[in-house]
Amino acid sequence: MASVKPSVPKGMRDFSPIEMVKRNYIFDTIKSVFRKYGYQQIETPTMENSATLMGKYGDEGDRLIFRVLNSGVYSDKVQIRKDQFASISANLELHNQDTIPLRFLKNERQLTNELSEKALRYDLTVPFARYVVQHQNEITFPFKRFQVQPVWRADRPQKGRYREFYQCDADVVGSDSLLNEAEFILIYDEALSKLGLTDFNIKINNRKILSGIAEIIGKPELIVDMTVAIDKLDKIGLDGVVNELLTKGFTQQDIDQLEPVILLQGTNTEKLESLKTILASSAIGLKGIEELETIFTYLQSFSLQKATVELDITLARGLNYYTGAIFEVKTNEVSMGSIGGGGRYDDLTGMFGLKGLTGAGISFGADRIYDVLEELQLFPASNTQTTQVLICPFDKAGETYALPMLQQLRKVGVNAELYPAGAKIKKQLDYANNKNISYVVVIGSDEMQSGLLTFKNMETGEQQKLSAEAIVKAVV
RNA sequence: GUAGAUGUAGCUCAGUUGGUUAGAGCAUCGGUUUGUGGUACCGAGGGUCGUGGGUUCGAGCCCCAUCAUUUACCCCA
Repeated sequence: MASVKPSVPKGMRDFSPIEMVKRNYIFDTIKSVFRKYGYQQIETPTMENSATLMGKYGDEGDRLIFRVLNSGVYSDKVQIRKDQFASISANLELHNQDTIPLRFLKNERQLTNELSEKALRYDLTVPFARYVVQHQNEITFPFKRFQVQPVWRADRPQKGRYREFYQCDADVVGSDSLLNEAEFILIYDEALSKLGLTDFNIKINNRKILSGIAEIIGKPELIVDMTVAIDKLDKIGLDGVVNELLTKGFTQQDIDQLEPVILLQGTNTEKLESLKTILASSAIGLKGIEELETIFTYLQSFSLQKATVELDITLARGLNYYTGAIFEVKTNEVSMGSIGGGGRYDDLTGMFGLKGLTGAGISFGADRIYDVLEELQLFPASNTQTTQVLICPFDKAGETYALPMLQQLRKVGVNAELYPAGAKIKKQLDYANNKNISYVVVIGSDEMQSGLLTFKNMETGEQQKLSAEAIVKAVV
């Protein structure tokens, strides 16, 4: 067989042992906090039926979904049955035939749907909504679940952006209590503090406030354009935002009204007080303010470790299914996009036919958190995930001699391995060194005769002669 | 979808106005030492210079095309 140049698909990555230790550290930390707050883990399949995903993320999102080709052979000879093409090819003069070639299907989207009935998971939220509806009779509400799995997007890769990446989601459905929102802030604070971050902002806003603002300036239909524009404030500045708003159909008068709102300063309480005046005539806006006040009231009963909670009116977030609170987390220690986000979405399960269920959730961007911890050198120097003891025999006899000890070490919970006989000690120590193994036990003829084995600390280089039992005790 | 950058050894990269046999560091393997690594010294293997065409007596270098990777914009995590 011809050799193939080894490579992985664009935007996807291998993770080597050292990276996996660090990644697992992040995942384990986040998972343990999720569990502490009562969230239970589920997993959903890598693929969903296309119909489950399509149309849930907007037109742009649909294009970024990886489609999976049905099994089978495709060429011009492949035929589509008449009952499958009847609705889409009425204009073709092929009615007298039972089948037509695929290439006669002009509409690319419909062709794709004929060829592909499955797609890779685009996020964890929509599959979760599907899960909730499908399993509604087994679930006790409120249902709090977390999920840590990769998702795929056929996007153009760039820094901090991949085609395959992990999301760590925690969502609750069937509870409209704002305590959930308050607890999400506690979860962010606890998990990120535990990971060693010391300076980060949890930004919070409420979709209803944004709706209220759009209502006040009389352009409720332009709320999406408005939020997309003001979300960029810290990126492109006030002038940039104003220019974008003008191109989207806002008048200078609208902007004069909008400007003081997006430039609001002061404490969270002060901002809320100002908003109450501004949004006085908007019922939905006032509702959003009330929700935020409730969340802040809950938070007064808790103490935060490192996080700063900041009300940010310009926070919008792209997903248009959010209906209440919106969150976004940013670190102030390094330059990086958001490392987490979430919010409340009423009627998430409605698209699958289950009405009246409200949900709220958050997500951690594990891949970005990895980059942040790496840059700040916050990964602990732990080697509990590697081998702790390597047994180095000189020959076959030493190997046989070592086997009971090898099992004993594992029995007491020590990660242990034996270097297969036949290699020089130099090579064996090299192996231990590269693998960052703490201790080695050298077994040669002297050792077997005396029963005292050479026990070497790889960090300090010290070595001593000890019995097998003493070594086992020493490393536990 | 728009714009730029980069493709030379397993990895990171040198490579002069175009001129003999394309280099270094790291990594790997072997040896100095038939019982000691991280940290000495010596040596070896490993390259169709992304691919295809063109210019030239001669191309890693110049020109065109193509593919791949990557960065920014848009949008997103």
